[in-house]
Order: sequence, then structure tokens, then C-alpha cells
Amino acid sequence: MDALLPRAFFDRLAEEVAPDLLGCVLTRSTPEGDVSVRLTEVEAYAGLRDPASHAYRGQTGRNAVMFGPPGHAYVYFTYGMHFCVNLVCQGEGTAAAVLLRAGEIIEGGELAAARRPRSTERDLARGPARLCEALGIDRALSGADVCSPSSPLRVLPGSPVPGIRTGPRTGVSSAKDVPWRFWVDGDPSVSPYRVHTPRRRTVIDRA
DNA sequence: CCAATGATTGACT
DNA sequence: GTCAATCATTGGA
Repeated sequence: MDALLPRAFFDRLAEEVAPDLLGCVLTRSTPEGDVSVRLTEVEAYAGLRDPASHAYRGQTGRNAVMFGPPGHAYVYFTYGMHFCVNLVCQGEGTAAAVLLRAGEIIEGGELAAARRPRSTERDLARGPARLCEALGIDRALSGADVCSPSSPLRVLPGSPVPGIRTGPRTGVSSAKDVPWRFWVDGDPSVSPYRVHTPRRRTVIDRA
């Protein structure tokens, strides 16, 4: 079996780990089979020192995994319907993490397509919630050790990636100026950039 | 207790 | 370009 990324890889600042994750491969194993994605877009979050991080205001039940050791998955549920996955970085207590935003499916494409039946091949993992859906990642995987060979979610090294670009993070409502989104220039699986738009008032709000 | 909203997506004008 | 879906989590009353 191929060697996984060592835990030391993740024991660094998230903004240092993030570009090194591009080209690496995330594999999800289920009884139905394996699906693997080659990462093409990620975002770094610096935990306690980052206003855009879920961990900015300290440890809660939801973000507890981020305060643990590096090399584990932090999965959260958002907008009432989507999951997103991060990989915890740096030492315990810092709550740094890298959000996995997009990639190219390189194994298990049939299973990924079955999980996302209305998606084109290009869009299978083009976005953080799409990536999770294609790989079958949900809350149950939060805390999974991606450095362990027996884990249902693992990360393997990739070949060095040319053309890494950086820019502001997508969809965040604070610290928009920090250029901690990293992607592979020109890769079709990179998600379209969208600025954060505050939600409008609903009918119930006006009643 | 309760109201607000989100590290998004897909559908639609 | 605009907008609704849909609910866990959060922070404040």
C-alpha cells in the first residue's frame, strides 16, 4: 500500500500546509468502494487568530476537533444541507485547519457520479460541499485520522504541482483580504469565486 | 428561550 | 445577475 502523508506534514501553520496539499489525493473508503480526489483548491484558516475561522471565538462542541491534534478531519454541516471537510493543522490548541474546496475525481468516478446523479463530470467535486457529496463525507467522519492506514478517510502525497495561485478566500464574511485560498491555475475543477452575500430578509422576518 | 445566519448549491430571470 | 432551500449552531434576551 502507498504511504500516507505523515502527521508531521500537518504539524505546521495552515497557510503553509494548504499549498502543499494541492495535487495530493484524498481517498474515501466505504463498503461500496473507494473514491479518490486530486486536490486542486484549498483554503487556510488560522483558528484562534483568524476572524473568519469557526474557532475564532474559542472551543465549542462543533469545532472541538480543530483544537485536537493535526492530521484529523473536521467536518461541519452548513446551510441546512451541506457538509464541508477540513484537515486540522498545527499543534493541539491552535485550531488551525485547511478547507478542501475542490478537486478532480481520479478513482471511483462511477460511485461519485451515483452520489451526484445530476452533476457533470467536471462539477463532481468542484466546490467544498460537492466534494463531500461525491466522496460520501458527512458528520460521522469528523475526527477521522487521515494519517492512519485503517481510516475510512486518508490523504496520500501527490507529485509537485506547477502553477499554484493564491487569492482571497471564498464566501467568508470577515478577513476577506487575507490571500489564503490556493488553487491550481487553469484547472477546470477549481470552483468559481463568489463573494460573500448576506442573506436577505424573509417573509417571516417582516411579519 | 429564541432569532439570526452560514467556509453553499442549484434553479431561475 | 437574483433567490430559496433547510437546520445546526451560536449568541444574546
